[in-house]
Amino acid sequence: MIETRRKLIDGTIATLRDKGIAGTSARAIAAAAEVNQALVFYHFGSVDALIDQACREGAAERVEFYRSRFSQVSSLRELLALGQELHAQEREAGNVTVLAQVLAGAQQDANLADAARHALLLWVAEIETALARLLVGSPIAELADPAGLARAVTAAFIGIELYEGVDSAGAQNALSALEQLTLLTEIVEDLGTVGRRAFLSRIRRTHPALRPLHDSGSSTTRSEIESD
Amino acid sequence: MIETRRKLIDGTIATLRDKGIAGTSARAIAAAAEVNQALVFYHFGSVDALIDQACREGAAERVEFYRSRFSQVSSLRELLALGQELHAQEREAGNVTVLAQVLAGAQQDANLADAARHALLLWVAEIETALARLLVGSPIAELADPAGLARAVTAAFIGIELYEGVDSAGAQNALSALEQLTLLTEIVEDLGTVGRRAFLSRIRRTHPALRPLHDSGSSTTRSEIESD
DNA sequence: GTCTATAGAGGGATAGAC
DNA sequence: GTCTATCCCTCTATAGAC
Repeated sequence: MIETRRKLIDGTIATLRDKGIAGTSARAIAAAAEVNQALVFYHFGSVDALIDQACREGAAERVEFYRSRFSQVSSLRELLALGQELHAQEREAGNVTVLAQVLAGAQQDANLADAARHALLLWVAEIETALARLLVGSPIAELADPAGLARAVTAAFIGIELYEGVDSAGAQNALSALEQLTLLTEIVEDLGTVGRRAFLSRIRRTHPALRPLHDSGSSTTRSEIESD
Repeated sequence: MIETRRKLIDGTIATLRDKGIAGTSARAIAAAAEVNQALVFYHFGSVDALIDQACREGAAERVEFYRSRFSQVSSLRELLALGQELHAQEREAGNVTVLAQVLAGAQQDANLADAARHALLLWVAEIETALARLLVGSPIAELADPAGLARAVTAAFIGIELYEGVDSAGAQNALSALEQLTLLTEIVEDLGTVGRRAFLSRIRRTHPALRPLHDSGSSTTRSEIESD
């Protein structure tokens, strides 16, 4: 029954959130899902395969949920605000925590690593698309690589999520600092014609190796993600 | 014997690195340390207590090792370069991975959370001290809070470390992006008198709420760390 | 301090009844 | 598809010999 499958996926997410990767056993999942423990193996074959699937489906669902929000963002500040809202909401639901736990388990498990990379790429692709759009025409575009920036932002959010679990005040400080960095980029963008020209010439003079970055080939395409 | 204690701490770090938090059992640790499994409980009482101790001592040792390097850094670019070197070296030794694994386990365990927070604060304090020194006199000091920035950087490094385990090329992109952000701050610092004045007035005009931040009380003191 | 042996709980996975 | 029962393994922790 498709209903049982759904319960097991949801139960896995709840278990990863509440007990961590080390406490996510077939018995614990079955208890959270309120189904028989043997059904884990009937439907998914193994606990690892279930965790893998829960990670993928959980991320896909949440990214889908936020997709239109990402597409409506019209400034870096708004993007950060969306990130903070997402951080707060998903923390309660536990979806980012789940990703962090799977990522921790994935360091020693090639199958989980596939799932974690795939789930992360879903988030990266949204952020990268938004960044690429927002940076068009900005002097920062001379310097910033949307692909790398999107990955750094995603990794930083995972790190802050983990940090929040042990020091929530410190994590708030970290988020404020990211906000300040966003202000820095806004100020650069608002420099006006004279300042902007000085900024650009400064880049060219001090960092001649930097060229417009649209040829790196590292941008994240949809086909790259949908390979399962 | 003090030698056995040492072996167990080292064995715990090696096990966390190679098998993750989910695979770090008394038996696995004892095998890595090449001592009898019962000695885990004789010397530390429980597996959790040993992980706790290994996390604290491992971080303290590595921070101590890098302390003079941090104190010699004289620019944000050098600080980032030190961070990249540290990332590469500690990845092999596994000390950052260990921190990430303990952090994952700490989400559901208050004792481990204490240890993880303590270990993270050791790194945060070094980075914060360096940042506070480097930002003196910089126009960025009007905007940047060294305490929050140090926490963001530390969390980002943990996140990138986990990301590297599932997508090393992507993690390199993320590190490059951080490098680009550093260049952005350098350029702002190099704006010259006219540009700098424009920058400062821009901050005051667009963000009047921002005052010099040295009164926030959130800076990390040594006494705050040495409370065990 | 270190060892062996073991108790007792919980884990993954399967067989077979329904 | 779902359930019970079970096998066999690994786990934490301790008792007791040395």
